[in-house]
Amino acid sequence: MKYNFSEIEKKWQDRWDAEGAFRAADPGEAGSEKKKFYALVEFPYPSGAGMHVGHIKAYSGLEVVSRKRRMEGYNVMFPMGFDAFGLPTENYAIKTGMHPRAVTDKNIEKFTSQLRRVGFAFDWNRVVDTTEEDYYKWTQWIFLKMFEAGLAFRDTALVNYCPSCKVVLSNEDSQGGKCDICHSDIIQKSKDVWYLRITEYADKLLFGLDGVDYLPNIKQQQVNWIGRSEGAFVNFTLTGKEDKLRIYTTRPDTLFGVTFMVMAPEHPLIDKYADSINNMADIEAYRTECAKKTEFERTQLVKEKTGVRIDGLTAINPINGKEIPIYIADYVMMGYGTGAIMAVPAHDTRDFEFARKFGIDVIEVIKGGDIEKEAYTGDGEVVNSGFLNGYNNKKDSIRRAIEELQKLGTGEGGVQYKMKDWAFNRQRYWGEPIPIVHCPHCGMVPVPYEELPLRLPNMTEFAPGQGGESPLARIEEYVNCTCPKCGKPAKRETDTMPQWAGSSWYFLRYIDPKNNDALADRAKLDYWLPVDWYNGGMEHVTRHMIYSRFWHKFLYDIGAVPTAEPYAKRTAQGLILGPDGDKMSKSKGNVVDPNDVVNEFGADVLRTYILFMGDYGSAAPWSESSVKGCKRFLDRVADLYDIAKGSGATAELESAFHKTIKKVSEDYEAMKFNTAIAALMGLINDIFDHGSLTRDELSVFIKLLCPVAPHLCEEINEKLGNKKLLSLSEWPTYDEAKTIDSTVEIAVQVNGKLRGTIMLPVDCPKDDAIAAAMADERVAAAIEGKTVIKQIAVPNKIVNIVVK
RNA sequence: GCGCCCGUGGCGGAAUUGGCAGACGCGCAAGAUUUAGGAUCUUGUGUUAAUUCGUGCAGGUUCAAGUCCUGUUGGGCGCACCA
Repeated sequence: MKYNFSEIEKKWQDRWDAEGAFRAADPGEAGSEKKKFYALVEFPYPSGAGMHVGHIKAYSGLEVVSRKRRMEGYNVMFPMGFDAFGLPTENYAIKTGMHPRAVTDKNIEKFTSQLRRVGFAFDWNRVVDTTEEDYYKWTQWIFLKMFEAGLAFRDTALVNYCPSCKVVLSNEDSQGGKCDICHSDIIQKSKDVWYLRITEYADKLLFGLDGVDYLPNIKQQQVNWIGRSEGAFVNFTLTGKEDKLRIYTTRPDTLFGVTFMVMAPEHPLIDKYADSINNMADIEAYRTECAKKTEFERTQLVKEKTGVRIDGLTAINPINGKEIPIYIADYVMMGYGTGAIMAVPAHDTRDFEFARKFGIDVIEVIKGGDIEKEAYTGDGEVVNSGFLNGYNNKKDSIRRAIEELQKLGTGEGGVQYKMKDWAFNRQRYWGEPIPIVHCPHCGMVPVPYEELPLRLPNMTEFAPGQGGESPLARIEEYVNCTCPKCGKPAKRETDTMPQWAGSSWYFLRYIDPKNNDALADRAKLDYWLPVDWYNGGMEHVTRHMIYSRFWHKFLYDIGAVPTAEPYAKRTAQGLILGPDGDKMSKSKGNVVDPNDVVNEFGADVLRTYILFMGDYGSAAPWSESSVKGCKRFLDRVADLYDIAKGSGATAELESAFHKTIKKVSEDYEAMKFNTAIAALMGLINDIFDHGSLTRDELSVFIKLLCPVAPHLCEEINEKLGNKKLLSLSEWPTYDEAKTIDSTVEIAVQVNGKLRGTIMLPVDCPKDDAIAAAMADERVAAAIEGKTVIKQIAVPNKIVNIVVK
């Protein structure tokens, strides 16, 4: 058969479209009685550059699984959409003068046509676009629900700020402590920021992982990101002051080893007691120095400890009444714990370095190391610690210490997380407007639900304002409004939501994309949730995955969705590297454009190669010549049609078919696409060796290959005289008995070295196998003149004869 | 620094519970076909004089180790002064 890919690919894409082949049936519709399968892939950001081969790989995995499941009789939903708010589009718009709306529409159109050309079996009736009013209406709705629940709030925080440009900069725009635009020094400035209180959900996000089927490394990364630690809060009296200095520690059992305290430079108690501090000038100088450092410098460039002793403030150790000095140092962060620590130099590396530099006492309280040389952080017997002396086990001594603190009323057990609250506003145009009104009388007032969506006003200049404020702040008719509560003049919030907002719930909207009354109909949510299988990149395992799990859990708590977890299963694909083995990038010039491959070899070849190139979860370099190998394979598949006349299969080929059906069925489910395709290549080699196959056998072959190379397989199917789409036909089944050969080749080893192979009937008794092995010529030669000590026979696998 | 993962031919990569290492593909070689090139087809292809040696390196467990254990080295990813 002639394989004219460009002709047949277009033809079948149109047919699938015309027949609505991949439309998912909603509850109540015909087809919904089948078992549902909701397969989700991460929707793309529609950049102007168009699709990347990485996109194809990301979608191909579940494309194959969902096509197979459909053929197995599932009601499959495999949707696609666009995560279209964001900076690149806005920057492009600023540069070209086009409106971001127009840029987005253009890019979505481009992506859509590229995705269609690859032949993905998406349900195109369910497309969502996060920038459409009907969509972001519900993003805003969720925000307001969070606001009502106290989970969205405003607070002041330190941000990177360029005093010369008067703009707030992201960490990326302020690397090295210099402004990316004018190269002047960046300072840390307090600014009002919107937060979502994700920390409130830390435990739910952590413990929810027990009930989901994510790849182990994905779970591990989420666990690390949440960063739960157990310890204690301890209140140290400030000598002669009313306030207590509250600290967090994971080792309250080392309290007797505390020789100083450290506060973060920004700690509020410093200002409160400025009058009592004798060296306030030194402290201010140190603070200014710290404020210059970006978050990057402060955390990444670990170097010598710095700090200043606070002259005039001391603390009292509640456990032994000792008076100890207090320092400020930037190795203590305001953003973690309480912004102050008790320092135990004998058993903490950082405290040890600091104590060495400032000549502070080091008191050993846990035996096991040499505290003259370095901090000992291991376990051991507690010493020099009063009532804690003699404990040998961290768990017990910590428990005892917490009990004692509670008795004294000066501390208690507590939990801390590395995860921080989610800074949720951006001073940009191309994002969802935050639906809040600032009223001088009523404070922050939510825009009433019935007024959603709060639309992005039309404008032509999108560059951020000079003072670091959103471009929306320049539109007076947008900013000036009336308070929904008291009706008096008020001002609208002008910040927008970050990129991560729209993608935090898109999988819910696919379920009911056109609903005007709810984010999705409840009966449909009940039917489709949870997402059965979600695949995407490792880079989204922490941010996007955690954010969306958070939103979903919140929606669950307010009764808006039926499941506590959004995704039942999560996998990740590996990167496609450039032919040189480096990450693909424009600057290296090693980017492969999927369109070129489709033009030259066809979409089926592109799909086959991407799935065949290596383990789906691992990174693998692109190879032009291997692409040609896949082309050769599909050419041979087309040739199968010409020899599909054979009458009756040989037993040999029949068994090969049954084995392949089994292997391919299992491998697709396990995302082992490379070995599934290898098995089909092996089978086609067997078929050509045999010289012919039956039409039924060809039919089985193309069904197995259909999820990978659907256009070619549909074409062959039609040539075979079938009117029904192959994509909607039944998945082949196999007979387990026929996958087992009647005879097997058994390896025979002598002292663990291979000495020959023998053919034996399947499940041959051990004694017979050993006898047959002993009778083998080469084996006999190898054991000649030696004593047989042991004979091991593993049925259908191996015989090993141990001799001396 | 901490956590996780990975080192297999010239290359990409296969190898259930430990059980014939190198499936499948690329590349390469020889032959066929072709005016030539390209394409296609056939055969061969870890290494060795060998029944040898072979899964980063060094040990160990085992009748048997790519697979399990210990150490080490090289690479990747994540987190990172987290108290």
